[in-house]
Amino acid sequence: MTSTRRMGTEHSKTRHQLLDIVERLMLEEGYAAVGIRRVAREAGVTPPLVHYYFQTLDDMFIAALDRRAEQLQVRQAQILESAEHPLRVMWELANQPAGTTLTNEFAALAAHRKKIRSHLADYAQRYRTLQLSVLTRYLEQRGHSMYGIAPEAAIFLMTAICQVRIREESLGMTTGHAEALALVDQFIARLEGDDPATATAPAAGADG
Amino acid sequence: MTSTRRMGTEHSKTRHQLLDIVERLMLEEGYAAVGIRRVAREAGVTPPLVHYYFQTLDDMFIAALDRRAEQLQVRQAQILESAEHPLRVMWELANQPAGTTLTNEFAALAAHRKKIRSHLADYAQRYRTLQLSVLTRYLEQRGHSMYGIAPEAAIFLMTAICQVRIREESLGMTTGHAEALALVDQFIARLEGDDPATATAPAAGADG
DNA sequence: GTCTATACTTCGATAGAC
DNA sequence: GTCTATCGAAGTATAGAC
Repeated sequence: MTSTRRMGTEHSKTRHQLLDIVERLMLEEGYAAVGIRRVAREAGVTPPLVHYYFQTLDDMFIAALDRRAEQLQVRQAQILESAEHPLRVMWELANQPAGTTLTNEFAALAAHRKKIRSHLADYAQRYRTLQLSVLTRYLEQRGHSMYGIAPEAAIFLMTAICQVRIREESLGMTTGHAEALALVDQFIARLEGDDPATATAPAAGADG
Repeated sequence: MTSTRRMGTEHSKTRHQLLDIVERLMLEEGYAAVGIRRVAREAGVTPPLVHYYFQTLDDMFIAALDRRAEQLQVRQAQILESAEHPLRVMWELANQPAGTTLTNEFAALAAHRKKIRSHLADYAQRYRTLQLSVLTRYLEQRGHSMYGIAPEAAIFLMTAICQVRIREESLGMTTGHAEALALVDQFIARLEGDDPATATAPAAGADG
């Protein structure tokens, strides 16, 4: 089944433009609105040209996911590994609506496409492992524990709270949000010090 | 714009069968796999018959959401209002994979369709309000507080934890799950007593 | 790197007969 | 309550010329 079909390079400007459109459509109209023809139309090119870069529709989704994951990975690793207050920084990285919404859309897509699922799971797991190692090292260095809360649990909780909060907000629901966020804020302050500002990460649109 | 078009009754057997198929397809293949023609094929009827029950595709989704929400509402209200240990019962109701996955699929759909969004938000808000009133009354009766955690926060946290846990599990991720679940279990036990079994709700496939 | 042309499939929706 | 027939549009994907 070795196809002789040609394919565009990873660094093509057109390719990046197409992937930008994929991201935009996913955010604005959901993954179901993304198609070869639709992306071609938005880019002002013909459908076969899109196929020149991505053999199938799923390949296009995977390319979009991979590009995004690589961007985030570099940024997040830099930020986390140099952070003075890692818990605070993780919390701020997770609290970014735009990125979380896109991740959420990829998750909805991944739920029903095996290949996309394994890519997404891979990236998510890698990020969580990074978080865990940064936090564990931090705790060991300070001789801190987290009042009986395992580092794994803390990381999962922060992630879960942010994701659901952002999703509910887009539905117009806010009951319990302020109280839950305050709870986490207090916990972090108690552990890492009072001043959120000192730990603030550069406002890069990053999250897991 | 008054259409003279006829429409099937709410109690039709065929109608229910069609909605069952909608739910099944959403679970197995995602909302994008649901269509008039696809549902008709699976039911062994013709597309126009589906239109006889649901004028548009969105109407079909809304009908599926409404039917489900009404079923759950009755069940959940009964269970919660008669619960001896409401926190434990809410936790168990939220921890049901099948229902949560379907809810998640509706949420993904709702994110991009205004009318569906408002229906979903309505039901979710109503359930959260019910939870809050049950929990508040319980705490007042016992003169309990929750160690500085607001009832709103507790309810939101339980919901968020379950939803993300179930979603991540379907991706094959489990880091931090056991630790976070244990944390909640311990908290509930400390507040309501040690024995999960006594508060167990009937195993009805229910959740928010 | 980009295009024309084309083959094929699936879709939502309607009018109107039985 | 269910069907046939049909319109019009969108989708994925390929071969091959420029």
